[in-house]
Amino acid sequence: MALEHALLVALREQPASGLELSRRFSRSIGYFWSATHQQIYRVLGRMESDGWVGATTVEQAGRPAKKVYEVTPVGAEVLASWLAEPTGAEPLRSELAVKMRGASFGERAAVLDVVRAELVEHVARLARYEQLTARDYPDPTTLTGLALDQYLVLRGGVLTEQTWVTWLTEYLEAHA
Amino acid sequence: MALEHALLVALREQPASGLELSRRFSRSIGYFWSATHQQIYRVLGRMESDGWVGATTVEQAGRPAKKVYEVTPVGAEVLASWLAEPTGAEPLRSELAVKMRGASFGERAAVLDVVRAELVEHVARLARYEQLTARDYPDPTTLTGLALDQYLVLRGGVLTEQTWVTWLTEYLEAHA
DNA sequence: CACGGCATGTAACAAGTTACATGATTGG
DNA sequence: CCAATCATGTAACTTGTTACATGCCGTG
Repeated sequence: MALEHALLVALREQPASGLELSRRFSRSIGYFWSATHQQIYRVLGRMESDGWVGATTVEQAGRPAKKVYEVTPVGAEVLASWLAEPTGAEPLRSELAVKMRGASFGERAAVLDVVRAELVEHVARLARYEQLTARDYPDPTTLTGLALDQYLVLRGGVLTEQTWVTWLTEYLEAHA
Repeated sequence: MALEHALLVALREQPASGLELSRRFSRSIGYFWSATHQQIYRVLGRMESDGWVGATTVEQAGRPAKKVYEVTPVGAEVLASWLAEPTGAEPLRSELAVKMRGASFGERAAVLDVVRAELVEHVARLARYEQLTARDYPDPTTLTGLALDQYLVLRGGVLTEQTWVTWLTEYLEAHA
């Protein structure tokens, strides 16, 4: 389980309300960890009762009040010790790969369509990530600390999407 | 949900018992879908009661009998129609990326060790996949049908592991 | 007859998904 | 006052993980 820890990282970068977190999880954090708002609220609640985060209600002009969470010293320690734990092997899990491998047992043309559709999505994501890189990190060699880490994780997103594009393109060409 | 479908693909390739399936899931099928034997048994049970697979008890010389499952016509239809369904976006999910991004909030040296350890694992996996490729698919251009699909999915495993190695190496170099 | 490998499972728990519920506030 | 957006949540369900339980069989 690691949504807790992803939330701790996000909140250490910048305290936020549940909705703000869920927006960040569909943007920058989303390219390496996904979560819906329901899950975020539930886990935030648990983290609050465990004393990992504290909440402050913040009034807003012309909008409902929000509960802004920030990491407590206890939460900071939990995060630091989790960061030092060895991470397991990260097994793969690709539904598309199952379909690719099973194509002989259905209509191959339909599977090729599914692959083509997913290729389009990955091309779009790659373009977005490359654009973000150009906009936010024009000169990566000068970065340090948090900014460097953020860049390097985005870099992983770019590499991952490039791999998808390469792979699916090869698959389609081999079946052309 | 797709373990059902991964099992259908595996059983269409070759009928098998629960334990045999779980061995295949830690080998060839494991490079794109993972599952433990407990989960496999549970899902097989449900698939049997839904009529997607049928079981035959097979006696073995010098070993306990095993229950060999094979896909029924109903199961084959379920699989074929699932294969034609569009697959969703496949969100990323990498615990290591969370640690990489959060390194500023703990001991950076510890995170670098975690990354190094995982790099070693990915290097080993890559070597294994490349060896499998050389052994089983010495001449990929001649393949067709199921063998071609199996090759192409293994190819995805190779590309993925190469990406991991590239990424983690870049990360370590940037923090050297 | 103890041990290790084969073979199948149960139970309890943790995590993630889907669908729905509630209420505040602004703009048209 | 109605629709859209902001904001926070509940409930029910599905999936996946971890730890344990049971029994067969051959080898030493």
